[in-house]
Amino acid sequence: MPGAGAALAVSTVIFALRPDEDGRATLWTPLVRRIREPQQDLWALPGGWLPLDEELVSAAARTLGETTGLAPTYLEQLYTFGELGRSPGRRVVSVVYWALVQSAEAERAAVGENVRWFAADALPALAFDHNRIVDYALWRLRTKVEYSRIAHAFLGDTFTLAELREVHEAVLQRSLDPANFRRTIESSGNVVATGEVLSGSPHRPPRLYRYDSSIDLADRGPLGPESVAAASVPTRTGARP
Amino acid sequence: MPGAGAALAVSTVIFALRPDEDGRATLWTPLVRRIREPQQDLWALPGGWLPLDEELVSAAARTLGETTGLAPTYLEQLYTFGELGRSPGRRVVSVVYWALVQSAEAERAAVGENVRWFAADALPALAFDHNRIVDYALWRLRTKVEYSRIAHAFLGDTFTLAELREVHEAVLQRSLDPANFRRTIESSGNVVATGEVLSGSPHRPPRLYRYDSSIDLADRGPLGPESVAAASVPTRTGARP
DNA sequence: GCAGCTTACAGTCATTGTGACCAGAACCCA
DNA sequence: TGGGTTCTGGTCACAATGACTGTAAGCTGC
Repeated sequence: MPGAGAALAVSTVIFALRPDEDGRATLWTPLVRRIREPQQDLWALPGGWLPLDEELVSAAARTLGETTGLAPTYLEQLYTFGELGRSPGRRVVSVVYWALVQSAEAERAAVGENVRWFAADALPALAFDHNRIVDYALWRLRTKVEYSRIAHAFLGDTFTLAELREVHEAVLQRSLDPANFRRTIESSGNVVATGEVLSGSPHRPPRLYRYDSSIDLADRGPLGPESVAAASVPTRTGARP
Repeated sequence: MPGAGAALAVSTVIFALRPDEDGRATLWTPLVRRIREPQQDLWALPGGWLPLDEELVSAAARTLGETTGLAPTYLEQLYTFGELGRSPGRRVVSVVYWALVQSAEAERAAVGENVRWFAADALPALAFDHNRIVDYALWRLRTKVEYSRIAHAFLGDTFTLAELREVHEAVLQRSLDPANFRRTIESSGNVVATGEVLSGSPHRPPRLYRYDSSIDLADRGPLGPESVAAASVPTRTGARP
């Protein structure tokens, strides 16, 4: 039987793509201002205590929704932080998740006095060890985008290869050759052409693609896909067959 | 402030290489018999409740040492399991680590009525959700051995390339071409020849190698290397310059 | 002490994946 | 109608890798 246990919290690092001051898509993360001690007024990850009767993922999805109003398209456990000194006063163990939301969804998000978006690689000093946590989540995102299909989680139902490339470029912070990018994505089999094209651009209209939904976004092996349902995705209509 | 919290446990999946009935090296894991309810008499992962004043890794290292007598060369957090129904009666959240131990160390391990080694891919029905946990750890080991240097954690200070290849073959469950394996390992720069060879074999004596200890076994990104000191490694002496 | 066996190690060849680059296609706009 | 830009398909060179061949170096049996 356990003694007086450590307090169990669930937090989530949220990423979305938003244009920076130069108009280029970059990674942003929403943070919430702490409204009570300890660390009052510092910015922190959305989260909360784990209720006895709630699943870990559900608690992550719920708390991030309650504070930011966002519904993520991807949600995965990141790491559990439990160092002795990470919270002043009492022992807190935080199971941290990370989430990706679509840009359209990010625009709808509640922002205000106590919720604000920050550029993910230029954060202020956050509460507790949250800077370290965001850095780790960022590292995981950047390594994982190269060997999995999570980039799709930033996009809507259909998308152009230029949009998908823009996601990769924003995450990896380097430009990719359009022709080579097209070749690798098409040969990966993760993506299927819808047959439609996106008109309205001032140039040659690009084809619209859809990702093959029979494959999960990220292979978790024997654990299988995470069970919280993805947010509903608005449909974009193409122009011409 | 948290309500009556879930109980926090720490468990560890341990892997070592041991010969199977055909004499070939395969993956084994030590399990402990539960001596109290719930799930009394079922085999389970070594672990215990998290003390308020102990780090997560330390608790993992301590509990696995107390029950099995082993000192791992590699110890990393695997995943945190917290499903509502995973333990009958009360809500238990388990932070699970996985560990690799050397074969020599594994031989020294305490075995008895309540501790026994099992072939990792042919386990009996374990307590709680521990079968699923071992499966996931196995999957992580098998994917990680291909892009990191963790295979070295199964071996001693010096080793031949045939021994290192045997580790890879046992983990991946397929045979590897000796010449190609040599080429990739040598060009990776992870390993340096000691200049000594291992005599005593009935054939041409192989060179002994040592891994470049300036590189960590596995890249954890911003988190840096896990801080529990690796067990001391017995020295093997070569024969001829 | 030598033939023969087994493993260690070195090297070749073909295939594949990928970065760099080129060129035509398709649209909008002036 | 022509210029500009992006989309898209293609080539070329190089690196990584699997399959395979051949030689080196020890031991053992006769």
